[in-house]
Amino acid sequence: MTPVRPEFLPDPELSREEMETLQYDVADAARWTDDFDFDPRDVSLESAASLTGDRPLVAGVDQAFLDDRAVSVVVLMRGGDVVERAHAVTDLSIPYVPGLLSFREGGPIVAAFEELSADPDLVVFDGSGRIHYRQAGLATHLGVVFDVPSVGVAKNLLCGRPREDAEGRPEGWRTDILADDTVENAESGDRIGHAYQSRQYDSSPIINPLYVSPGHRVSVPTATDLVSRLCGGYKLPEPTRRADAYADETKAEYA
DNA sequence: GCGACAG
DNA sequence: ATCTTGTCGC
Repeated sequence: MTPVRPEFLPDPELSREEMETLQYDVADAARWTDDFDFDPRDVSLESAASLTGDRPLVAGVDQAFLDDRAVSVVVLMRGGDVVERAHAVTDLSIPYVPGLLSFREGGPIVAAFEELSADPDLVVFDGSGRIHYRQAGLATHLGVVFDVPSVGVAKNLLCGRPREDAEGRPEGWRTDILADDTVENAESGDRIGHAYQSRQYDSSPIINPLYVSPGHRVSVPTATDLVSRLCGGYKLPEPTRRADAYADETKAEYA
């Protein structure tokens, strides 16, 4: 249902050099300023009954794998309610290569979106956005392909360096992720994302932070604000958790 | 040559 | 990402 910009589709048949060239183009097409219709304050997990206005549709995207096939899923949420789920099972053509993830998983994700009947106002991806060697991670690449506001939420840092050590910080704490010399199209020191402590217990099991970065049409601070509004008692944002569970149950049916 | 490296 | 049992704690 969601229209696609064909010139940006991540074609896994491209050579590595062509992939990197496309990523530069994607980064040039990406907008890292707030450009969306909804009010960020309307993004929440509250139940529909207690709310007045129209809540934005937020999509969570995740994948699971079977041999050489990907199970890609999209879960649409409005407030705390799941309003639609869609999935696609696709053959994988290339292996995982750090920095080129969107060329492996992009096609399968596009296939899952084609099964969706509604268009999301915001998409939360499992992986990096601007925190990427060419500032064109999965969240940025697919955000540009769909021209939809998007954020990337990663459990591990791909590149860049935290302004401060994030180890064992309290819940709600955040620090900038600054571009280092591995980010080819940024000035060293540019702010490209946040390390965000979405969950922390009082004692020992120290939880690692999330690495949040803009995908498309969202700024660095807003990306983290939105993610914070989508985290309800768990480390990962709720749309991501729902997508995670749906991917697991779908995978079980195809195994 | 060595280390780093989303999912 | 994936392969996997039990275990500690609220």
